[in-house]
Amino acid sequence: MPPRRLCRDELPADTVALARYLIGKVLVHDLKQVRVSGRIVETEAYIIGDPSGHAFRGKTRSNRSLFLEHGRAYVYFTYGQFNMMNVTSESPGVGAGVLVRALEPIEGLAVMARRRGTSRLLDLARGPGRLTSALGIDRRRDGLDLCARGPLWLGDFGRPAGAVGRSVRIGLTREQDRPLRFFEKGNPFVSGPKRLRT
DNA sequence: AGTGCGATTGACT
DNA sequence: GTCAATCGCACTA
Repeated sequence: MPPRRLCRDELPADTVALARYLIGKVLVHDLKQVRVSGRIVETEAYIIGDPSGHAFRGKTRSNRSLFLEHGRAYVYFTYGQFNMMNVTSESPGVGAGVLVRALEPIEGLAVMARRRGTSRLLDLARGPGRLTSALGIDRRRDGLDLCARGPLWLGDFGRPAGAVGRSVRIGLTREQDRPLRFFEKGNPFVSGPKRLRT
C-alpha cells in the first residue's frame, strides 16, 4: 500500500506537537525513476524564540524558508558537506521548525545504498545528514510545500508509531534545557547514544 | 576582507 | 573514546 499524502490541516501548527506527531509518519522523495522513502523515527523541535534555532537572529536569505507556513521544507547546508531538513511548524512570519533526525528506510533501498556508499541498512538514514543524502534532498528542495502535489512530501502508510520517548536535543553547544527531541523507543534506526534511544 | 564556527560524519587511537 | 574535514554565512572592521 502506497502512503497517503498528509494535508496541511492534519499537521499541528505547533512546533512541539508537530515534532511528536511526525514520529511514525513517512518522508517521501519522488525521483525521476524511483521513489525513496523512510519512516520518521526521530525528530527535534526548534521552538519560537529558541536560542539554538536558526531563526533566532531573524530572517536571512538562507533561513527564510523557516518563516513560511507550517508544512514546508527548510533545507540548510552545514559543516561544508551536509544538508539537513526541517519541517516548518508555525504561522507565516514565525520562524520555527522540526528537524528530521532519522528514518527507517522503506522504499528505494538500492538507491539509498548507492547514494550513501554503503549497503548497511542501519547506516542508510540514521542521522540528519545521512537521511538527506540517502533521499537526495539538498538546498534545491528548500522551501518546497510538503503538502502540495510535489516531489517531496509527508505521508501516512498506516503503521503508527510505537511508544514515543523524549530527551534533550543532540549536538547542541548551547545550554541544554528542555526535552525537545522525540523518538520511537527501541527503534534501531534512531541516532544518538544508547541511553537516549530507549 | 578576514575570521570563526556549525542542529555532523567517518576514520582512527 | 578523539578528531579533522569542509564551506557558506553571519559577524566584525
